[in-house]
Amino acid sequence: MKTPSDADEPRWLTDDEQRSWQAYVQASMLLEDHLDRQLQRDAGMPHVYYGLLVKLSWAPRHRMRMTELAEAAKITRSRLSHAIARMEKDGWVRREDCPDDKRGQNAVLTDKGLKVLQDTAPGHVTAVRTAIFDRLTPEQVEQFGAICQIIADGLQPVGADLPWLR
Amino acid sequence: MKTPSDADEPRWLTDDEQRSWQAYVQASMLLEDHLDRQLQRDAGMPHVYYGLLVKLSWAPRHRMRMTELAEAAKITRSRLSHAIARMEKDGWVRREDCPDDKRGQNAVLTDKGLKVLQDTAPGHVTAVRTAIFDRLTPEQVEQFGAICQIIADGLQPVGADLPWLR
DNA sequence: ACAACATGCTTGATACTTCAAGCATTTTGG
DNA sequence: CCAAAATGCTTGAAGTATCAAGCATGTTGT
Repeated sequence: MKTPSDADEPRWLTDDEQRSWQAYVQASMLLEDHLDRQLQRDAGMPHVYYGLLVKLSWAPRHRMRMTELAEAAKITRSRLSHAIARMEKDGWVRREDCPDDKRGQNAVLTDKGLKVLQDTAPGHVTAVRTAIFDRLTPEQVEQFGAICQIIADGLQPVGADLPWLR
Repeated sequence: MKTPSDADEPRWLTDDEQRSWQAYVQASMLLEDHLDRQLQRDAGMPHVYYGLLVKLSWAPRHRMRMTELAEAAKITRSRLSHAIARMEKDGWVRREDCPDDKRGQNAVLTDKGLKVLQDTAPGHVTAVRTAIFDRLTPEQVEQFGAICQIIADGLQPVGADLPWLR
């Protein structure tokens, strides 16, 4: 028992913490909803899928190992499999056997996928900017990034690399 | 045209903004996943459902109009309908006709629902605290709340009250 | 070499969300 | 008073997420 009465009563949130937490929950709820709706309307895909295409477009030959991509996007392998399957149907992405590891698969961004991304990016950036960055001071942008980084770091896998998420 | 080339090229994110945005996306992804998993394991419900029970427990007679509740939780009425239907099966919540408006329904927190909430709250608070507030300075908690509030406010319905979300 | 375990990814069932209707009841405006 | 529009909530279908299993290939240790 590290501190007295640790298992019995938790340390509840202070009023400040409670307010911040509620504000966060509301903001993240509204934001995801907003972006999902915008992207669904303009690109026919949810926000997470858009993020996957972005990661692929950043990768060396527009391709990434499935696990790598899942890790980068902070989603489970299973979720990624389904997502890629869906986008493969649309022709935005293609699977490719990995040369060095017969178990491995690469997700490859197709020309069509790249085009969709290019056509969609402006609207998406504008949505993000309008919802967030046009409303914050440069200091707040900085603070926001630092805080989110701390939270993200705290939730990353503790050990060296995988098991990772599950 | 308020600024030159406004419709053609959007103002892309600066490097700072890009970093903050990526950090946010990762943090919110990991956080939702973390809390959903914790609550699903310990309480058999996703985070959003937990939030609904909390709102109900805060309400005057442990009851709220459906639309009110949806608005408070920042979800659509449709989503709420399904959620309440699910929790009604579990006996955590009960529907009740609204006396003054025959179209209206009240969602009412049952004793069983309250108990589930009480049993689950400590673990949830601990998870939130561990993931966020134990890692931030008081100043950062303050900043975090202010920033999230700004974002949330910017995404609220513009007009007086509803149409709200759709 | 081989058994045991680890890794990489997928699958199918179930749960949840979204979207577009839809029904019933107010409210509005002539 | 009535028709038209608005409000309150629900429904079913389709899309996406989660979970537990599963198959195939790689790696480890003896």
